[in-house]
Amino acid sequence: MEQPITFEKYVEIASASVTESGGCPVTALISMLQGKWKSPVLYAMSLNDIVRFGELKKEVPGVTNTMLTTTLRELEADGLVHREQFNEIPPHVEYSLTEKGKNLFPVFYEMLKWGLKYAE
Amino acid sequence: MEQPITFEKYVEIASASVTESGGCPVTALISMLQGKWKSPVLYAMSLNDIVRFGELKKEVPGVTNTMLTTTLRELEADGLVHREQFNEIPPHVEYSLTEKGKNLFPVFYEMLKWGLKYAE
DNA sequence: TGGTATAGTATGGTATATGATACTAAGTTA
DNA sequence: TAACTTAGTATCATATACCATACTATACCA
Repeated sequence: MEQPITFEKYVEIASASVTESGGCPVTALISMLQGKWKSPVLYAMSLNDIVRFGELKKEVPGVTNTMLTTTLRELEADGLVHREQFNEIPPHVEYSLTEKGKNLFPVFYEMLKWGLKYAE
Repeated sequence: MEQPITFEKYVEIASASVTESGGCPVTALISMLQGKWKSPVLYAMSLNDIVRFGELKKEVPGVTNTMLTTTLRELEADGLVHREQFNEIPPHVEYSLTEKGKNLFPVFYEMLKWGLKYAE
């Protein structure tokens, strides 16, 4: 049975991981989520296994071509998203979450629980 | 006994919470963590119960007066940090994490686990 | 001939984030 | 008298993030 971790224990583990690896893994993840459209795009992608550019543009309200492209490129560079290009006419592209990306969902789930608890 | 939540179940709960409240709680939390110094400052604050401005400036390498002030003000506005001012000479200020702020640690712990798993 | 479809890129602008440096008050200590 | 202390603020400069709009290629379909 899994015991809930204490605050003190977390700080202990976190401190150790920082001093060992040099960079903080938590900060690294948070920096992957920086940007206005990261969260909406990841959310839209979690709703479908495979998504195409045009579909994402519809499902993420307000995003421009430029920002959607930038966001997807960054997510791809961080290994959270996979991009597959089909050179037909008209050409199209299929986006999907990688395992690394899908495994963020326990993080998001903790965020969701926290958010529901402290929503005003 | 707590069962680990599945990806599909998470998406179901997340979708429901978005449509009910209008805004996504996960996005709201992520936006509280936007900014270069949020994570380092929160980390430094988690190491001590009470921290003073000058102490934070030492423990967060590279931060300027301006950015530290801005970051602390935003964290305070989001209810994650408490600020208490003492009007002595010289005046000083004590910063601490609120309950809301301390309860982020399960989120950070999930981030830490993910980060350690996918660190390159 | 002209419209449709796809996944963007190019360009130029505004807005926000971040940074560097100097400066403040007012009592205490050297 | 001058330096020290604290927690910032003020000012200006730079850098990054974000936005709006127009444009591309190429085959297919009407």
